[in-house]
Amino acid sequence: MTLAKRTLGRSYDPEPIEKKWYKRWTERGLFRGDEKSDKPSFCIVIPPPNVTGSLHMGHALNNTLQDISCRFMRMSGHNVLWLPGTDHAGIATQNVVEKSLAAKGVSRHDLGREAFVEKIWEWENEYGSRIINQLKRLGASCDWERERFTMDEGLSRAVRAVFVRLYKENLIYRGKYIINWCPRCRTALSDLEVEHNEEKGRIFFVRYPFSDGTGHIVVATTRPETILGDVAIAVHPRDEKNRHLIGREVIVPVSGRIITVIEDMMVDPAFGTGLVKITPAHDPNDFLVGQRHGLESVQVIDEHGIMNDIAGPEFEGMERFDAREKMLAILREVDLLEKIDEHEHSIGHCYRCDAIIEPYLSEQWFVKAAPLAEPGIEAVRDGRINIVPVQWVNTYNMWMENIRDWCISRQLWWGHRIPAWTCSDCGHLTVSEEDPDKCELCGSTRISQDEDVLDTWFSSALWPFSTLGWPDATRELKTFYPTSLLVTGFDILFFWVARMIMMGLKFMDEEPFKDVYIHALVRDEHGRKMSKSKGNVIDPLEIIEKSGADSLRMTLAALTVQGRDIYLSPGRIDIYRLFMNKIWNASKFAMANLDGSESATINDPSGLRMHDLWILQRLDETINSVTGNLRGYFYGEAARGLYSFVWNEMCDWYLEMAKPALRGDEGDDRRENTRLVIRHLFDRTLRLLHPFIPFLTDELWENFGFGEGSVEESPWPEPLDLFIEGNMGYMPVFQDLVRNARNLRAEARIHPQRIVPEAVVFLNEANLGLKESILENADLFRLLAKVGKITFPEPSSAKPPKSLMTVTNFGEMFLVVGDLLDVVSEITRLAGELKSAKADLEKTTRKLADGSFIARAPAEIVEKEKARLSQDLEKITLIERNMESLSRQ
RNA sequence: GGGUGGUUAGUUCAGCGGAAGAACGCUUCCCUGACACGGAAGAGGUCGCAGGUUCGAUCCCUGCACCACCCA
Repeated sequence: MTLAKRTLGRSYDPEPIEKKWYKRWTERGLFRGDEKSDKPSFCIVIPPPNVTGSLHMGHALNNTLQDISCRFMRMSGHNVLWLPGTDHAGIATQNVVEKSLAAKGVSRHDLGREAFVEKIWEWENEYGSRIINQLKRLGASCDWERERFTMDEGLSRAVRAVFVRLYKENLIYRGKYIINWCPRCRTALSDLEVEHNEEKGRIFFVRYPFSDGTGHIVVATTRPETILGDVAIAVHPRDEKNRHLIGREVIVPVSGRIITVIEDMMVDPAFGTGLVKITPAHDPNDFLVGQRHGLESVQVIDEHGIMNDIAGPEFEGMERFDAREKMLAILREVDLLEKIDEHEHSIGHCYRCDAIIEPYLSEQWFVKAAPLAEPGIEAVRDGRINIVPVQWVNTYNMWMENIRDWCISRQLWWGHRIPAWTCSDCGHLTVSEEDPDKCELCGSTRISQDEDVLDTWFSSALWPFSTLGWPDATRELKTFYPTSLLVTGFDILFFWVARMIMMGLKFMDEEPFKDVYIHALVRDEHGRKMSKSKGNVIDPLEIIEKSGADSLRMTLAALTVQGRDIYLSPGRIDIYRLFMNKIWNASKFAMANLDGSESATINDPSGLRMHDLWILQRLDETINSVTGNLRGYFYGEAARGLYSFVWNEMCDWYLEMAKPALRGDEGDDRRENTRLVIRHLFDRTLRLLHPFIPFLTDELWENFGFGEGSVEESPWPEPLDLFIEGNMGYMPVFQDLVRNARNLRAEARIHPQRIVPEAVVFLNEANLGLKESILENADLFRLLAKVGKITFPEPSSAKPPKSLMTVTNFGEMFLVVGDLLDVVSEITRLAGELKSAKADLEKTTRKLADGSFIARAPAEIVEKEKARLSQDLEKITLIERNMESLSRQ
């Protein structure tokens, strides 16, 4: 093997490296899922981003975690398929294209349906790949050859097959119901697509005169414009105050309609006056009341949110909120407005355009959800589907158990058109996978297809199997379904996850995925949702430009804690950018000291010193913990563990201690052995880091000459396990001694370069056995503590004069500093130590004086306290003795 | 109204039945031949409030307050 020494730049520069490696990965076909492989398969389907979208922090987190799992599983010997794609985002995409047309003064109606859909496809072809390219920038290891789009021919076929079967099984039905209507998007929405905000508003108390002229009742409403559609007044049957009104007739203000007071359990007697106006066409609760009582639905607001002719000539053509003011003005005029109160209530908004939702009575298609939900609840209950973290199970169950029918029709042009044809002769509805040319009942050719399209989520719900080729029985389905893992944010637990579970169980008879990992939302540093309007968005692409994709990935992984949101700020990303630089420089150092001939394994530990054994053991432990954490989806723990291992152990201690050997100070043998350890250490560490920071690790891997191609093609590391228990106890002692020596130096303001002539250590009784080991490593102690020599006099020997002194856990340490000693400040410092030692002693004494503590605490704890007591006492004695001798100097 | 999560160092967060941890920021010193995007040392916390369980609570239980989100 040739010398792998290449010149690495002074600091890590991500950009060229990332470009180079992504290209290489795809050229080598590393991301290809093999449907014919006999390795165990591991499959993730990506949560398909909207084609209109661009990469935001939520995507960055979501895909970083998926990528970590995929790369980890590849290295662990799995046949991995990470299946990417996008969804067609009906409303959003249609809105975007309509907007660009509007800029040219063209509406979709000018173009007509066919031409408009054609325009969207053009748009999609041009911009639809944007987010896909952004995912590549992040390093996502998706199998791009299998990229899917919900509007693909195959997926569209799946949609039709599902629709038709659900219809035939009466799990899809059509009917006239009140639904959530967005007057701006002019389409129905499902319950989930409405966002409720608490808003300050007004509540109006309106007088409804009795028809017999004997007075009036007062009804509270937040929507006076709907008075025009009132068909009844309701009271609670047990409302003592108002029940006597049941059966009486009142006159609806302005409209003059005469309506009856009815009783209904829905009414909250404590709200308003306990009297509720019933407007079945414009309120979902009222709609139910109307159904129960067989009331007429009087619709006064149209699909644009404009008052219609039934509202009367004074209102017709008026926008709904203008109509409200007009209504108030009239009520005042005729003295029927009793009062106006401030009122906080929740208002539904369209999740796409934020317009205020109008409950709207119209004919729509629905999925009967309860029968589908039942098996979904079961699958999670019996563990076929495992939701992580488990606390989300509650939320999932709550929603599934109270699930309501799903309105799936959308009054859009972009999407899967509902495969239902109405016969204009016999009125029969033909629902069919293939476009029919005649009515299946009467054979008439005068049939027309339903104008509506399906909710985008309807096609997303099929994603885990439609993308693998369903309804065909493909090799891919056989190999990869059920998929292994789904990674997503909790914000689409209902929208998507629950529905995939329902559809997967229904159509595949098997759960769509085994594990669901629900990750956090990425918020800004103050915990607010990132949004353009707040101006607190951190753009992942800008971060990638500035700090590199690896830095971003490492940050997101390290900040991930199960069940808690991520608060992100640019400063936090810097931490991990610096970490990349640290790895870069440590590797540069290692490379300069390897000659490329080192074998990749360590078989014989006999030439290793204690720090070699220590770091190898710590590496083993890190391998075990990272592996365990990744298996359990503890991404944050895994990332943070690697961070501290690399920085605080490998770099801060091990590399420093390896320097003399690498320089040749310890002889050729030691140089070779140390190179072996370094080789092993970097080899394994780069593998462990690879899933988190694939670009940097591959660049370094190549420069080290560790292997051809990518780290990803090498196996996931296994612990060496060649060390004996007991080896490791020594290193913490060594570190403690070094830290104590450094602390003494710093406190006494001794220049870091200055060598202190001698360190004198009196080990305490319990630790006398350490003497030999410390002496064996005296060279390293001298190097790190910057002392000339270290000695261990007999316990009875005199304490060295002109010394700084401290008491460690292992004994008494003196640094002989000679004339540098400032007696006064040393005494002051010792007095401080003494004070805190005495405080400790008091605490321990008090504890041991407590009879119930002795009696009830476990013996080992009591023993620990006793040991602490004697240590405290010894420390105090030693410090006092030293202070006394100092004062005599 | 129901539910979930949170409240720990100046900040952002880990942790957790036996004397509080990290990073950033701060203070002091050091450009030592991988890295000043660095190294060494240090200051800084009655672990939201009030009860309870326990020999012992930041950790478990109850209540409260505040913040965030979800569902009505």
